[in-house]
Amino acid sequence: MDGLLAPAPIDRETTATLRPGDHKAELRLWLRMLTCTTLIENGVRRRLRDTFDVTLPRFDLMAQLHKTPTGLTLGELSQRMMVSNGNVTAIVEKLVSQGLLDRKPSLRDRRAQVVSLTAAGRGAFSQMAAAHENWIAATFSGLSREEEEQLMALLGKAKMSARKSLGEVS
Amino acid sequence: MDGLLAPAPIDRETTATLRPGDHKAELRLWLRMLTCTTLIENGVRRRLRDTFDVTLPRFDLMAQLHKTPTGLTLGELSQRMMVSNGNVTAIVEKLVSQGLLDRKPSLRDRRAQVVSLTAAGRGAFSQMAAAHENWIAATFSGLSREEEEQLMALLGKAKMSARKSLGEVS
DNA sequence: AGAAGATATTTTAGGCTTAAAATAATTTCT
DNA sequence: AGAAATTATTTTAAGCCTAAAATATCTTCT
Repeated sequence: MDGLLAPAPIDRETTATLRPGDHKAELRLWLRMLTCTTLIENGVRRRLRDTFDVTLPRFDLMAQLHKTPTGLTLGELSQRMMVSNGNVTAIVEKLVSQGLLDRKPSLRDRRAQVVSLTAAGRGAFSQMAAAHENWIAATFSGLSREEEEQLMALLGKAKMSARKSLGEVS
Repeated sequence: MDGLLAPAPIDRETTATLRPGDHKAELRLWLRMLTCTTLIENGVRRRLRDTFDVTLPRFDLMAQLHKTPTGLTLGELSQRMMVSNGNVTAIVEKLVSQGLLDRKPSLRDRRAQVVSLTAAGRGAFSQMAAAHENWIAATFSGLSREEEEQLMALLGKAKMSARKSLGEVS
């Protein structure tokens, strides 16, 4: 009886998109997430530099190749690293010149190049990855296993929510 | 009786720092946090550019000044933005030349300069901040109020943990 | 086959970022 | 006061990053 006359239910998404207003809580959440990430990222960056004289982007790129030993094209790399194509070109160039990466034309597509770690690259990455893993473990040592799992799940939700919200725009 | 002979209890922190080993869970957590942040950050960057033709660093700097209307020195700005001093110099330079910022020597310290928003800067920032707040609200619309609070709390813990872990090194 | 559209990469111009060195002013110590 | 150490900022060199345009190749459609 009152179901017919009541205003349509408004979910959080509709509220957020259509009702500009007070969203300070979300703003604070975003700023905290950004601060937290930047803090950790700057720490990793500094330690990679001090310990291995390598930059974070180069380490990240090598990590992607380590996850896929059969190699990746530049386009796949730029997608997985969430950076532009031209950016990847330059970083690969640098790592190839250092003998850490192997770059060869794709067999199936003459436009594409496949990049993979050289033996030297695998060796260097192994060292860095082990140290990196321990730094990260120390970074999160203030959280219990259960809290880590909760954080993981909530970030997963946030990621999906953000993807949905962005997809509707781009 | 067995308290005396049992090995000393080892907490998570000690484990992480002293017992290099398997910390894949923490690594996955960090990668997810980084992905999530980068995803949102790239979205904000693109929309600031498309809608207001402004970069994220400039928006961030103006946001800091908006929070402190009495003005900030370049050093305070660099600390709050977690970027280097030289970086702030260049961004301030740009915003001053656009008439959005006012820069004047500090009265108490002739080495320092105090920066604040001009009337034009305040006007421009208000517009951007309102849109930004709504984008962020939409970004997190997939989370309930309770989930947002949990995420906020867990990120707070992670931040403290990371700060502690980093402080011990630097 | 040939044209039109899509895709992979590179190039270019501009901006952000850092670390380290240099400069100028302040504070501290004697 | 004067020297030494510290602090605020700028400069410099190198690297990361993007968007947009250019090039080369592939795919699709007729």
